[in-house]
Amino acid sequence: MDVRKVTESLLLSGIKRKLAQWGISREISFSVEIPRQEEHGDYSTNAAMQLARHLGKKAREVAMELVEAIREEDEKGWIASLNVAGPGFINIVLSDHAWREVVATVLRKSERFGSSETGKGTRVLIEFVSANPTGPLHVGHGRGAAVGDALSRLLSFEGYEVATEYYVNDVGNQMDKLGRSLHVRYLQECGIAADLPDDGYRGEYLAALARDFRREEGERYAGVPEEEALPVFRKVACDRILDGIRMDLNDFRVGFHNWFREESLHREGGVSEAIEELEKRDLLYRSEGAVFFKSETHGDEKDRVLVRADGRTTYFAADVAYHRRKYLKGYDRMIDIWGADHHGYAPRMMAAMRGLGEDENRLEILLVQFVTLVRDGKAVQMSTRSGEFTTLREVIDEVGVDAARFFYLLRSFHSHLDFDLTLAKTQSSENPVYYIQYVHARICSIFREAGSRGVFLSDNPHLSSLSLPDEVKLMKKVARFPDVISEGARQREPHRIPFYLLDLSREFHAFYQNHRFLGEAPERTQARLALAKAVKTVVSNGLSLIGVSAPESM
RNA sequence: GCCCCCGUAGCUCAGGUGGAUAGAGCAGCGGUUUCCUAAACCGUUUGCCGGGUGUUCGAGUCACCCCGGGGGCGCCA
Repeated sequence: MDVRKVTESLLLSGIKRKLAQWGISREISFSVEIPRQEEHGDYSTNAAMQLARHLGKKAREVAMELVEAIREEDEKGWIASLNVAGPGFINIVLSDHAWREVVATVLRKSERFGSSETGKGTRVLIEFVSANPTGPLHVGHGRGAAVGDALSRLLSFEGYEVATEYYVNDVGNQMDKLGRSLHVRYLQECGIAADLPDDGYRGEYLAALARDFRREEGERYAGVPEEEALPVFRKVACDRILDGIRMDLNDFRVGFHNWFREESLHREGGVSEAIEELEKRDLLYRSEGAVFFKSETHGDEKDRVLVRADGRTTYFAADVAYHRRKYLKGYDRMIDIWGADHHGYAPRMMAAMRGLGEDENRLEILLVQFVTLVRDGKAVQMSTRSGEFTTLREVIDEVGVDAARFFYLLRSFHSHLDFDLTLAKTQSSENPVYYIQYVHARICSIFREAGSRGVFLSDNPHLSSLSLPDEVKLMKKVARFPDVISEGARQREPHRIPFYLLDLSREFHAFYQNHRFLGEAPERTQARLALAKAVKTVVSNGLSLIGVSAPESM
């Protein structure tokens, strides 16, 4: 039972009947929304205003007539009052028992409450993080991980068949540089003078990796010529760094169905197939020894190289092949989550997909904006030159996984994020994540206390005593959860969840302050416990969608 | 120069497919505990929604222009 849907269908059937009377066959679009002002009712529709222009009547008159028709549809007394306001809005107030049914629904659906199954039958592939295995994940990757993982959970919850994938760029220039850098570090460990190339990876993590490698393998690679040793160092560096990334993500509660290796794409001929396919469609040409893709004709600002003059393919060529493969796998939707610095890349990818004859609208590229760490009100400086970024690992160690995930999702990913380490670390109510978790812990505590008093919530509690304004307010807040979920999923905006949870938590804490759950008359106690259970369920469901734990005590 | 994101209270940010009198947290000030967890609650101050033009019954929301901040414009990834 979804309050909004029931209300909408009631309005719709009333309006349809009226339209039939007026002999209007065309569809009209109207909105049903929750007004900002409480006095404007629980829901409000602009249907009369939308209709007025077609009828040549005054909106308020149309509204009056619609109200009559809707009243006649409402046989069960779902609606408490309907009235016309302002320029022609129809304001709807639902009766209390409508809200009580929400509580009953939450108890019945439990961990499934909130899902509208809007994604049923849709297969979606979400690719995120996909950081190059040249160093540990930093705070920016953390945001992509938090957003991608939450979106995956959200879409799964909404009934989508979700697969998640991490694309590993384990081929190319940067892998050579990485191998060379590790080799130099290794030689240094062996006491042999060697200098990192100017464009080498300078991070401490590689020196540490070299130490490990020397401990395990001794100095048997010290005398091997560089070109011979390189493949070994390249592989060791890549594999170990990737293991580290996997562990970081695992500890961050982020897992992938598939780790897709770029290398496999080359090995299995995917890259040359993609190039041939474009060739067949006459979308390639040669210039100065290189092979160009005519992306400009497909909306890109200029043509792009697929094969360099020296015969090696570009990263772009592999990425085209990779995305072509996604289409071949038959996903209905493909979502890429990229850092904002890659935005210029989106048009050429779209161009390539269109060039291959695919529907580029099935590919969505979400650009996640940058993260600035803030400590004690000041930005934490990060040095690109030394290769020393603040890592995701450091952030997790400092503030914990729950706070880290929560803070990453506390902003729309379209916006730049100031990540306040000081606040995230604070173990008090000032910290929004604990504020929400405390609701869960508090309710668990109520049930523990109830149990010790021999009071238990019955399977089918009477809810009719839930009628105080504060009770109704809380029920209304609970009722919004399915809306937040379906809109969040539709718009790909997981940040709506933490915002909603904060809202619900405020409502609950205020209620807790002013009312008691235990020690009331038996029927009232049962009803209050049912309400508490409903809030607990929604908090728990919401937190699980963003990968944050719901503690039983704090 | 071109492209993407952002510009809303002192600070950090929310503001469903355009709706009626624009919100929260933090910061500031002042209160609340014989109680199911005070990791809580209540009160109080705050706005040219960057600026302009347009679209319309109605614009923080849509279109265009300008200003400001961040990012991107490689045969790097």
